[in-house]
Amino acid sequence: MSSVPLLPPPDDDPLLAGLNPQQREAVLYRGQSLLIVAGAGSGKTSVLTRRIAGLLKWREAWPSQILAITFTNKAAAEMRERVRALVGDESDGMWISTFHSACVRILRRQAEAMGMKQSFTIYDTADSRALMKRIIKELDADTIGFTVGGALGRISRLKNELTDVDGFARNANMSDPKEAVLLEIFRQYTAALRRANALDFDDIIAETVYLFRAFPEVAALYQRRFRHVLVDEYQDTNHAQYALVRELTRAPVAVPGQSAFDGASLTVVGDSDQSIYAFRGADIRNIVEFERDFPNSKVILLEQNYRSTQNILDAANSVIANNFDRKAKNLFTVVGSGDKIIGYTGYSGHDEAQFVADEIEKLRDAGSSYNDIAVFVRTNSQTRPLEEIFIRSAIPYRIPGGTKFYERAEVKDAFGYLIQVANPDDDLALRRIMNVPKRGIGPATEAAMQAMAERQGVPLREVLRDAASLGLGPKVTAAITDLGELLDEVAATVATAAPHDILTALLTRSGLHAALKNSGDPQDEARAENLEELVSQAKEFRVQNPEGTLVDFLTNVALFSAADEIDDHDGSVSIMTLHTAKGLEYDSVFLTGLEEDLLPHRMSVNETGGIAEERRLFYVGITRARKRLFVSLATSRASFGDVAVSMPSRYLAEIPGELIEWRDSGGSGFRSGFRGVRAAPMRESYGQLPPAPRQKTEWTTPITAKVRDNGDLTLAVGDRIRHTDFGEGRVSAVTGVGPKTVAEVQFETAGRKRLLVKIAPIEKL
DNA sequence: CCGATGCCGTACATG
DNA sequence: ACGGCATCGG
Repeated sequence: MSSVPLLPPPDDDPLLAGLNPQQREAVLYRGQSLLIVAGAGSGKTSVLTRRIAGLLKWREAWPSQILAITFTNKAAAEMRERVRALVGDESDGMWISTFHSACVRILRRQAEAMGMKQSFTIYDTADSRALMKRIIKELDADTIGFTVGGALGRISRLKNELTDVDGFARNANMSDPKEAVLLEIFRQYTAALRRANALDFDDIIAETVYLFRAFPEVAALYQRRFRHVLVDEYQDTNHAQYALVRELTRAPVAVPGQSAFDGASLTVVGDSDQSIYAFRGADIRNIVEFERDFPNSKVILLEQNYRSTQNILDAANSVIANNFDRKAKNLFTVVGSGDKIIGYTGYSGHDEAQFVADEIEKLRDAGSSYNDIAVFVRTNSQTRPLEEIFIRSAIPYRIPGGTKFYERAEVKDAFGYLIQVANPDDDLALRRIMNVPKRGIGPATEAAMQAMAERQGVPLREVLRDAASLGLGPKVTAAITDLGELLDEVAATVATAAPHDILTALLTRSGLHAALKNSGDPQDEARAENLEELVSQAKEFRVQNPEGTLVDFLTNVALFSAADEIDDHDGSVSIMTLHTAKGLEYDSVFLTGLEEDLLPHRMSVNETGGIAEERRLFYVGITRARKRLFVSLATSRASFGDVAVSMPSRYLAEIPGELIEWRDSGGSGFRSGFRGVRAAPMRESYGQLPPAPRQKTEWTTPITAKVRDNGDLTLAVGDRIRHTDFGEGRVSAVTGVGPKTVAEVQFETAGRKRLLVKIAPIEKL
């Protein structure tokens, strides 16, 4: 493939329409390696899609020669659609996916070469933890200070650095007993995964690199195939991902009699100011040293911002300027200064949440859609007060990544069955379901089975087929045999049956669904519904992927991420962590919990580079906003059951004061510190003080934790009510039906509020 | 083997 | 505050 376009695109080619000179160059540049430094909101997705579309449209590449790596599955799907919109069916056959999805695809194809079966299981964090727990217990490693999380963290870092067990054995300091034990833990963990025909998340990348290095002819298949490799969010790649990119873009080994291939062209897009994944091994040097790593590379800087107002950009610029070891970059826009940033200091997380809810309602009244509003938090625990207030205020919301649907016990149980059908070597999955639903196989029985499996060197599943040899009672023997038969019979259908049919068969025949359905416990009823929901999801998967096998379904679920859950059109406000927010944008953004110990997080302040990394997180949050930015904090916050005083985040003081309009005490957020608790006047709309004077403790958590139920309370326009926080008011409108009935109430002191009648802490007067 | 009780760690971010 | 899980009694 020539490095010059075969047919130079005409200047008026619609693919180039509306691009600024730098963007245009980023679309058209042809060479071995290109770094696009894309500031926040600089139109990089547009550039990336047009670059790919150009390669196709101008006949420089076939779709199958393109590999584009995005940060999320959702971003991949969107990029695919956008390229398709530009060039149509010509785009079929491209690989656009995340690192993990691309690697799993390669590994399943090449499973034999790497000594695994095609049906390998992908362990999620909980699976890895369960396995590690057994190993640490077995080795008594907890007595010398090993924890499950600690050991997994060490191993994860080793894998991200492409250090395998042998490599670690060579380099570890064996005179240190802890290192020696860690080696043994690493060895056993690796062996257990192998035996189970399973990989953890880190293995997915590392094993692909090992595969390519061990089998140059396998690597060459992909090196010849992919002529253009593009990587988005390059600042958040770790060493293993970097090595993978190097392998993919290396010139393939020459094959006698065949023409030689150059290495593929590489385009990376990123912004070191948005690097926020150091904790999982992301190495900012990958992007900072790109020019050194890839000689003769071209660097194009995109600084014009098409997303935010100048006020928002000014705030972002002045915050990030405090990170000293960065290349100067200044975002600018031509849209004008826009609204000021709104600041609010609340008394508690609930007070802060009430501010957010009230502002959201104002935005809504002014014509905003809930979809265009997002609330960002640093930690997942911050979502709780927001949820409580949103429910009470009848604000529809979603928490991408917060549902944890796939982490529910009953859902994991269902997956235990599915995995055992797909991958009988996976002992962990079998142990999970051995006695679920209860079938009389207790720990003692399980230990006997485990011992037999180990004696014979077979997977636990084999023992199910020969239960009689265990010499146990007739009842338990029959239970074991039945389970084995169930799994074997369903497994026999796996080649032809759709995932949802396999799932239904397992749920029905195991009695798992019926056990929950018939238990009489309302919580079990909800669990049964979750299983039904899972069946629906499996059906939906089959609709989206008519050829999708059970293994495909399991892969899909394993690699499903928080950001993939975001639905831009479902009419709800999104509450998410700052990490999940990366790459997204909203008209209105609420940055909450801007407090010391939260942002920067207390765990980060002692880490090298921690303060700078947290500042980037703040920067990412600010730059998500298009038109309106709200920053808020609370002077006290509940954690672990009690309440702690909190101080404003140091980063707030890095925003020029004139850009922020504080809605509370009138001072800056920085000065309003915890002195402000007493100094601030109790504003009618946000202060939680009800009409009568109250004790100090009562303004911290005015919300009843348990959900109220007003039953069939009905309200009509004109009714007078009393609310525990807002006082007395008059109903001005009623909308919605049944449990979703919403009353709009004009309170005497607290202003107008929308309340979900069923659960609001109100009484009719 | 199963359910009840009480204690302990949890919660920094994620594929 | 809450759930997971270890320990105990039935």
